[in-house]
Amino acid sequence: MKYDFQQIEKKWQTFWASNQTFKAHNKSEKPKFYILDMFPYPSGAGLHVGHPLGYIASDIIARYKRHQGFNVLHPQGYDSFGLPAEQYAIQSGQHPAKTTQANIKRYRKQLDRMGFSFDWTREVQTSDPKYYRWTQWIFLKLFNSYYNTSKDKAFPITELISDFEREGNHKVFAHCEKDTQLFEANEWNAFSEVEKEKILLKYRLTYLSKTQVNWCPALGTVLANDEIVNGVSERGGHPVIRKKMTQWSMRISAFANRLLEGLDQVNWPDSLKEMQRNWIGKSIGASIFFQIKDNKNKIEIFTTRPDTIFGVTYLILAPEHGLVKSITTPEKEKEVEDYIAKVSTKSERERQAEVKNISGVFTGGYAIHPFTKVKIPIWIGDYVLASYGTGAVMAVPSGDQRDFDFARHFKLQIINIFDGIDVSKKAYVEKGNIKLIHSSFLNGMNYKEAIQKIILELEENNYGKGAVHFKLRDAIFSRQRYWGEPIPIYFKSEVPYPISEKNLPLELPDVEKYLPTPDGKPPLGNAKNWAWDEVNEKVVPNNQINHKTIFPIELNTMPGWAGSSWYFNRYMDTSNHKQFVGDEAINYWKEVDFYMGGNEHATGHLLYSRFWQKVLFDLGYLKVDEYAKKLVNQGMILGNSAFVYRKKGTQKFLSKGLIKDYEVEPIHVDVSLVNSSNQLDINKVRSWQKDFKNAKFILEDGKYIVGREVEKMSKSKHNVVNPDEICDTYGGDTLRMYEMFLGPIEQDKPWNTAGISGVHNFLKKFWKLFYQEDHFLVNDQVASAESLKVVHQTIKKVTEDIERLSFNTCVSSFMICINELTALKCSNREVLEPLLVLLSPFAPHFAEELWMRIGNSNSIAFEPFPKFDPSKLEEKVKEYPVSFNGRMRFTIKLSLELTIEQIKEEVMNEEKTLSQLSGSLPKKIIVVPGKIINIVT
RNA sequence: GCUCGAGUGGUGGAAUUGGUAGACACGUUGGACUUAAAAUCCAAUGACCAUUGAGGUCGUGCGGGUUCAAGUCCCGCCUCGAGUACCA
Repeated sequence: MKYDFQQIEKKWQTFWASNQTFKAHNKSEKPKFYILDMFPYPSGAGLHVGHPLGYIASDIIARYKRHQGFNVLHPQGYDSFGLPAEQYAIQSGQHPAKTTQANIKRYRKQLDRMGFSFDWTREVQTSDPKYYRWTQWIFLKLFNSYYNTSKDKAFPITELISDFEREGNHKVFAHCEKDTQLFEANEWNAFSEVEKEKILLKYRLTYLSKTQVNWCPALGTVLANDEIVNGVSERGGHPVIRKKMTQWSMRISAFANRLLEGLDQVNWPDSLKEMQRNWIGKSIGASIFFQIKDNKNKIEIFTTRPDTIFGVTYLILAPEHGLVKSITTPEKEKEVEDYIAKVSTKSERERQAEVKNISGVFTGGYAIHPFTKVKIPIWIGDYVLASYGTGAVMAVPSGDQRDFDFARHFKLQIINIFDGIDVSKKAYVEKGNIKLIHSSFLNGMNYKEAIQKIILELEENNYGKGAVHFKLRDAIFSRQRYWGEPIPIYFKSEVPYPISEKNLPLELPDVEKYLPTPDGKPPLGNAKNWAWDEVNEKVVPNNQINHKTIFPIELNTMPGWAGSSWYFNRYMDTSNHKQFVGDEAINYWKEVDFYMGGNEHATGHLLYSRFWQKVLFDLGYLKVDEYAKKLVNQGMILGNSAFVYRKKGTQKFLSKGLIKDYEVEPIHVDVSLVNSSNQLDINKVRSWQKDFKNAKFILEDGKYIVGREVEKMSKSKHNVVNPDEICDTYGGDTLRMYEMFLGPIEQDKPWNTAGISGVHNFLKKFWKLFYQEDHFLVNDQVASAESLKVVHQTIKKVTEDIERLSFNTCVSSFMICINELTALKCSNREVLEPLLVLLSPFAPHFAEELWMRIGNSNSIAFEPFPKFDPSKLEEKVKEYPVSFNGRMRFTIKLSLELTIEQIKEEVMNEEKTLSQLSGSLPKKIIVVPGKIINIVT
């Protein structure tokens, strides 16, 4: 009987599917365990071996927890809205829904081959109207909420409206835009509906506003900050420019502090928490008001170093600052306008490239220093960002390097305020224990003392106050794309109104063209049926739009992160058509116990989803405000790219050893054309791509050796390895175990098939304990103490290692175990049965098959996990190494049952030997029970 | 620049709380079986010195330190990776 993995794996995959073995129930006597993977985006390229890494690890945990008696929820689905499907639609005209379904089908087929224990009855697809109905519903909840800053909680906007009606907005504690006007209750009540709605938009948690956005002309859409890397778009690497546009945003900034503090409650990797902390970017300092000379306005600045206020020699505003116009003197007007025009056309990338170029312009205006009353010039400079703090800075050239450089460049005054520090060459930016000088009442104080004192003085004199600022900015929520969730909003008098909950989902309309319209409207501008009939509450053709009852619907769609910001809650109750998640389900499952996924989502999905969770928690729909108790980042599996080297300007390709004397360009070749010793199969290359058909290959030692480089796995780099190939040759169980064996789960590692035979051999060896040829070996005889020891050692090690997520050492332990049992020729049921259960999370098909063959009729999946029995393990006598004077070593045999005193005595009995070895007697003996004994003379 | 990681044989990696560094696997070499190959099994495999039998020295990026004992802890560097960047 051979180990026929093909037949075995197919058989059990069918069995699990038809029996719904892994269906999770929302009611159970067992304790619950919710283990979640980050669901994939179903791309046209299919899965590569990197995708399943995290899924395998989480599946091992899921299966392990089932063995331990937990009611396990382990769902899977698809994040199926997104740009590639839309771009494919633009090229081919095929509806994205169609290509997406084809991709999903393929993904499912690939996933099934690896024996995952997903509960597929709970599958979600974010592009399914049954799902995005609730994404839209959550959007409306955000639209209809505001952030109450005194209670630090989101509330329905109706409460804010009643506050306004009662007392205006003077006393209201609500997170809103900076330049919101003040009004009394009677004024509010007198406002028109349009005026009211415009004011409310400044408070809603999702709002429409005209803001500076990151516009990517190549993609034809705006992007959020986390979608831009090094000034270019994350997808495609296209340039991004700043542009003022009317856009939907999410008021995540209101939650900055809670998002920061929540990190202390969750068991997430420190590096990931640190990334989120940096992204949120809390700074503690003060805001200070500077009176403008000959102007009734004040400039508010934010600084983390209010202690340096006596070093201020000028103020500097962002070019976009609201007061620029009123400060600029007539003589300077032209210069300032030119400067602003120049700055605003720069792309993000150009701006970054010009960091070292100091630029700015004097407005001609002055401000008054609050303490010295000296007049200080007001400048404009693009090193001040409008989007951070107040968009205005007090410049302290002696204490800040950028201010110093700027002052030097424009020959502005520099006041040294640090005792004994030379600031003629560079600013003093450290926060050392240096005393302040030229600083009036702060003279003689150090940094800490001065900050306390100055904030007191600022508040006492009403010049300013202690303040906290965050880097985290509101997230742009609209995208000018087709393949996303429609935003359930229509426009009446240019004011947005929600389409009520009961009319959801607002289904994505069909369009003929997926590109933006010629007049620059998003693709939904091509839809013919995209108007809202307010009376009949339904979508009607655009040509019926009138000014009374039928209005245009929002043309933008939601960004990719909308659907993924709450899917973990939907899995709890996918069949619920009345709520996004039912009370019973949420009370039972509450939160994710274990979340496995890549850390590339640190400042995107993992931040947005925490934000939505907090909103829905505040509004009373959820039980916890952090949805993932524990999170683990699996590392990325990288590709091992192969290169051939073309001699410049020729069709000659040089083997790697020959390239150093020539000018060559490396060209990717497919990794499947290369063997394990980096030798290229030249015949295959010739038929692989026509560029190589007539190429000349210059060999070394009769071979063509390729160059190798580790890179991200991608189709364009020809370094993708398809898991199907591995499943064909070795089987899904081998793939699972090999991916775990590659190294620590959290580490990045290049894919290398070289070691896979070791793992496959392990399964074959294991099989041989059951079958020798066709002879069934398993017997009911009593197992030897030795073999029981091996088993219990393995049980102990594997259990501990699963708990600490060290799956690679689990696989090693299995290998040691089977090697030893093979040597012992042990085929006792007593030994093999617990081992199968132990192995079942790792190689589930294999374990199920042999479980059945030794006479069990039930699935192994719910068998209790074997318990470690220490009595099977203990040896009576163990050898201990003894080091002597830190140099010589010998071993002594000691019984484990001895006390420390008895061990010491035993060692002293060795005195004779010791003195023979060293010529002196030991003075001190260090004994660590169960470990090592050390003697010092 | 700032923040966070990581550096161990030819390779991937073990060493969980400071306690015999290199488990396990790949690769390599030799052997058994075979007409041969594959498959399978056995043995050797950190470096250097020595070898009849042993044995010895060095060794976890570099330089110091703490300790009877350091891959592990402390101080100072070097290199690589990730994130972030006019954030006031």
